[in-house]
Amino acid sequence: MVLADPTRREVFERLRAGPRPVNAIAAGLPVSRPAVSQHLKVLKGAGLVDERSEGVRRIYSLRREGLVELREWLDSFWSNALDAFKAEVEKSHIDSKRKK
Amino acid sequence: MVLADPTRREVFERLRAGPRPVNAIAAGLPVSRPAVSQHLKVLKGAGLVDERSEGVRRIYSLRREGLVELREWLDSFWSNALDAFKAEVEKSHIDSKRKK
DNA sequence: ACATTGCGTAAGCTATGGCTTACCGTTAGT
DNA sequence: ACTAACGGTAAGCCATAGCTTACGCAATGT
Repeated sequence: MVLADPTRREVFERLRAGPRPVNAIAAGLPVSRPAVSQHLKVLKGAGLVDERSEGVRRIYSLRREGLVELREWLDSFWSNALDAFKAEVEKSHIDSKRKK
Repeated sequence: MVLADPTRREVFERLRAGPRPVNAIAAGLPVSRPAVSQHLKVLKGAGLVDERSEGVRRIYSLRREGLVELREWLDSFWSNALDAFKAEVEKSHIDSKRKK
């Protein structure tokens, strides 16, 4: 999972405030600037982030399709889990009725 | 993140089909039975799973509150990300208007 | 009593992931 | 041209995560 690492999540979330150059993203983080670059590379590889050049800086921003895919993944994952649990609940409900 | 590891997710998802002893969960998985025990321990530590004894076997099942918490975490995480992106879209929308 | 089945746990291996430092190319300012 | 800012990438370090094997203990069957 791309968003498993807390630092990477933080990087990701910092982009929510809008497109930003690497410097700005790294500012205040407890890790070095290269570390941030590496996280950005991973995020980009996962399609969650876009990158464009603006003079000497690279501006990173959230990527719409990436978010959509992530959303779908989360949704399907969750609805699966939920369905199963509902079925589970109903079953134990029936069981408890049966016991009476 | 507890659900970062694929094997652990698989273990978790196998419980969607209902409560199961460790043996049944581990059956067919590409890892050893102790490995599964270890994953279950983590899941239990995260409150996602319950465990009860039934004779010599330990029956694991999904834990309602754990699922709720997970759901809330996912929701807040996502709505944050989404809000930010919406703001982003509106902003660039305004920008594009301005350019005309 | 004894063997067997189910499972948790300890110990140890290994791969990997995230970090740092060091370096390089590129853009921009003077 | 010189220098400085920005940031990507390589190399190497280290902690951790996940795995396996080995073992032990409780419950069950014979």
